[in-house]
Amino acid sequence: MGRHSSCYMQKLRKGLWSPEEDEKLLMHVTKYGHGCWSSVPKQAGLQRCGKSCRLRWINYLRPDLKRGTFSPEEENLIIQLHAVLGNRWSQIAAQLPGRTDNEIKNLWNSCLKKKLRQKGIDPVTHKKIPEAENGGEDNGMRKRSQEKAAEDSSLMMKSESSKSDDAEQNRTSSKNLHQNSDFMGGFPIQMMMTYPSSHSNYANWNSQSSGRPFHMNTEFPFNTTSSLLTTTTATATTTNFLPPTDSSFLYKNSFSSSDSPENISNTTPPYGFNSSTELSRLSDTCKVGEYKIQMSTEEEEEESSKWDDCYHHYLYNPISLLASSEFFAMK
DNA sequence: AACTGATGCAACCGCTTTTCT
DNA sequence: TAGAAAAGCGGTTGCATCAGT
Repeated sequence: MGRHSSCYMQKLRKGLWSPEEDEKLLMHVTKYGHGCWSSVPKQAGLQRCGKSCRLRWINYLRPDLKRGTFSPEEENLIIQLHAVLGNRWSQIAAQLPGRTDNEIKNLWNSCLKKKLRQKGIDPVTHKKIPEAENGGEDNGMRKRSQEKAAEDSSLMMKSESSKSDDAEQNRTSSKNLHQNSDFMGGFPIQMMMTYPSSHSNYANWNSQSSGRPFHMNTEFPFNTTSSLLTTTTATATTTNFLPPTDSSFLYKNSFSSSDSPENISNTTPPYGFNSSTELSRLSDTCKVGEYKIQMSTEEEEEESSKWDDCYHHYLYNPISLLASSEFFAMK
């Protein structure tokens, strides 16, 4: 740690980039590629650290950047993705070609959070805020400080309660998840909340992301959730609810009919999967998807009611989902 | 016109993860 | 396999600009 304090150790420039610096970096990277970032500033004749150059390239100079304001479709997509992925900005950005994680993060913090609150939706949990807490319409700027205070206090309350109940969990999970208060946002159940009973919305959402479509199940980082499993056993003992005997409820509505296992397995490995373990999980997921598709109408109905129970249960107890025996069996 | 607070964006910081030797 | 270096990530900060008083 503390290894990259090169900027001030070497009296390197900080702060805003000048057009000259931009030009130097742009010329160098387009001509030679970036290679090892730490050597770029020297080769390009810049008084910056490699990290700063990398950031400047990624966030500003890259030729494939879109720039300009976000379209309503993009904003919607970000909201949907945030409900699933939480504050994993880089993963969200991967679904929006030409947009950077920094840009999306800024948009979220400055604009989308506010919009959601105005609609009575908690930007952290993506659940409806009860009227009493919501306080109706946003009355303008003066309300902002009150909102902020409320947000801060709710975060404080959250952290207070988690201190006692989840201290051990947090020690492990926050480390693995790279997450803080948005921890809940990382569960697939969030996606189910958004589209509890319809394929069509998911399909729309899917098609909105120009380029590569996002597959909820195949791209959800199971390694992340699995890392939690060892810490959730205690929570599991507090519930006597068990999910259906198959694990299909985990995947309901997550595959369109065209997402046959063949289709998926023949495509390029999705982003976020960089190991054979993850890919084998992907193929497991495909099998479950296949099972769902092949069910008869009666079976579907029965399954659907079972699933509804699960849905409501796990909606409010996502931790117990992870701790369920079926979830373990699936791994 | 001057002041003040809000806003948006770019960049930095500290940390984790991945890659290399 | 361990340690170092590089890359990547998310939270935070600083600052220019805007809007209201």
